[in-house]
Amino acid sequence: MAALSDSIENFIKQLLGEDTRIEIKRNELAQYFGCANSQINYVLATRFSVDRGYLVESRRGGSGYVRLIRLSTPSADLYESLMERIGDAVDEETAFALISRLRELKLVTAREERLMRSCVCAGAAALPLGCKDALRACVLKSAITQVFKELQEEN
Amino acid sequence: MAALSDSIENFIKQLLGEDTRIEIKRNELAQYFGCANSQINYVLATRFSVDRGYLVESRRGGSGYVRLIRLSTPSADLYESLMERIGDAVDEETAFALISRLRELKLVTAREERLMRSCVCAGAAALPLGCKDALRACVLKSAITQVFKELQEEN
DNA sequence: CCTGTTTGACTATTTTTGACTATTATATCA
DNA sequence: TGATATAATAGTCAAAAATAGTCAAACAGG
Repeated sequence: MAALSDSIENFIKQLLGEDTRIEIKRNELAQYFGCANSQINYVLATRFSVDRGYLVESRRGGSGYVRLIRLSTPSADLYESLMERIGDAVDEETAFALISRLRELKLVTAREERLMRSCVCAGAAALPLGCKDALRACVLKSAITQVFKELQEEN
Repeated sequence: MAALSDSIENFIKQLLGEDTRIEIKRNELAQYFGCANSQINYVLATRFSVDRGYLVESRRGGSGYVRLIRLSTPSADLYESLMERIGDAVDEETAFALISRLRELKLVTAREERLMRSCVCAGAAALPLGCKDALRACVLKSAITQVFKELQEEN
């Protein structure tokens, strides 16, 4: 056992501690563990995926970083269920309903709700019928993901 | 762990404060940050572009300077100019710059800014290369339109 | 022999630097 | 005074450095 991946996973969780977010340097971490850099990507992909309750952001280039955000369990569950509901395609009515739900839960302001609506239907309008729902799904998922990221930041 | 560029950007914004213009000496600033002079040009180009709502003027030679002016356009014109700038297609970098400008003008909150960003790049991600920019344009226009609608309603 | 791990070569992105160029005010000289 | 040199600025552009991502092949434990 004691797969390298497990050590790295634990190490990262140690770093996280009680915090809901941290930033790491992929290369430093790889060097620390004396492994390939891409090993870190593997760990992120397999142990810190969305369905495990984590979000990962990164930036390349000088002073680049990898940022990990842990969703608290209640949000993680809600987030999961929203993502599942949306899937690969979602019609406008459903999309709006889901957005309303976020509003009811006070996860977004009224203004943000309207902003989300306008984004979600705009993209679709531009497309041929077949893709509309797929596109809406992408935009909506992204918006919701953003909302959840914010949620963690507040604490 | 902010990149040098980020520090310089912040430093300049601090200097600006509530004012709409300041003058700096490129070389002094570079020296202050212990970096190449051209680093300053990089920051100006990437963080203080017209799309982000800034004008940069300068003069070389003895007693030369770099002058930064923060634009604060009246809303009516602004809406038009944004729509025109976006046109039928817009790349991600420009889209982000424009959104950032809305933020500078305090037309959107930081949270709304991030929400808009996420919507604008999400839709595009799903599409074949050719359409990305066109789609981004639709979503961005819609979001901006929404922001301006809100603005009107407020009065 | 599978399946999940690990590695490495290659790619992509962003920042930082440096050498060289351009412009302008001021000092100097004829 | 007018012309010219000098010093003090700023600009450009491409290379180098500093990150991170991808993907497929090799590997290892059950």
